[in-house]
Amino acid sequence: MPDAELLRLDHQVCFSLHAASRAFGGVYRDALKDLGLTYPQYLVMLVLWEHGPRPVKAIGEQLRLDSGTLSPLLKRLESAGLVRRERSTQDERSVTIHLTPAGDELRTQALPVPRRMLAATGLTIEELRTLQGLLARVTSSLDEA
Amino acid sequence: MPDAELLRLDHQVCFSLHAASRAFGGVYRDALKDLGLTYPQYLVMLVLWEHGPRPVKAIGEQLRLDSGTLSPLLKRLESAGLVRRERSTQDERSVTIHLTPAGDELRTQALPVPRRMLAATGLTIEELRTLQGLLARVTSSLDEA
DNA sequence: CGCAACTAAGTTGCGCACAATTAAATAACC
DNA sequence: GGTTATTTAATTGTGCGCAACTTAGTTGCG
Repeated sequence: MPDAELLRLDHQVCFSLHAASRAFGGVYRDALKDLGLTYPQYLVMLVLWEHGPRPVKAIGEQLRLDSGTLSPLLKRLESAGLVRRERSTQDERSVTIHLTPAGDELRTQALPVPRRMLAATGLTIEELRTLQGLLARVTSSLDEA
Repeated sequence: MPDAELLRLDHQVCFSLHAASRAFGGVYRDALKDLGLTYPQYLVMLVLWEHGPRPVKAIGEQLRLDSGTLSPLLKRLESAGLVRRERSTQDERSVTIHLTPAGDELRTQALPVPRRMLAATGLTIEELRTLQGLLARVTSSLDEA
């Protein structure tokens, strides 16, 4: 395939991913408005709801976010009263993030969000899983490059 | 499927898309470093290389970007000497973006980028097209919601 | 004509993503 | 034990994405 044609295809593919990511973001924005959360903040809360208290480093590894993104984000969650920072006594470099009662309680309000998102995508659960698998595969390939 | 399980799936899916989008961005960042372009700037240049001079509005519609994003981005491309703004004489509200000779010439340097990206994804061209189709379908569903 | 409604682009403000740097604590090593 | 290297967060600076608003030009309607 000639370079020029590949350039056009690249246009299509990278744009599609970009657009899909932002379209998801937009619908999440609506769905999360009532909870007072942004999409990345929701991702952090999902981690905490599922796994309980975790150091910043662990959250960062799970979400592929560095401290440059997480530090201010967590500060906002803290001032919203949803999480609490606690510096570890064993290793004082480490800061563990805990849910406050309010943060824990927000999980109840978040429960209907995924169903709403699922409906918005227009895909079945199986298709969603397929998409997820494909994306995970691409991501791991890209990480090696 | 119970809400709690859906919440976990949501975690997986929305995270996958988020992660894939950022993984793509990271590899593009490397591939475009030599061209001095960011990923969104590259998208704008792709549009101009393919279609020629276009008003800001048309670029925005094609890339789903509003003037809040495009105005400063185009200003940076202009100060990099790659594009030129020209206010329309028929409708003085409209500004048409033209490639400068330098901007046009950059296309030559950009030609090998897609092949490099394709290799980095680890997908075949057919798989890429499939992924693109799936994403486009999701995006259009999300747009209606 | 004159005025209201609309449209295109730009501006401002906030949050995220990421590179680069800094500060403090811990680990490793001679 | 003391020096060096590594690790964990935080900070700074740049750019994107988007909502809300502003400015200037155009259109439509009485």
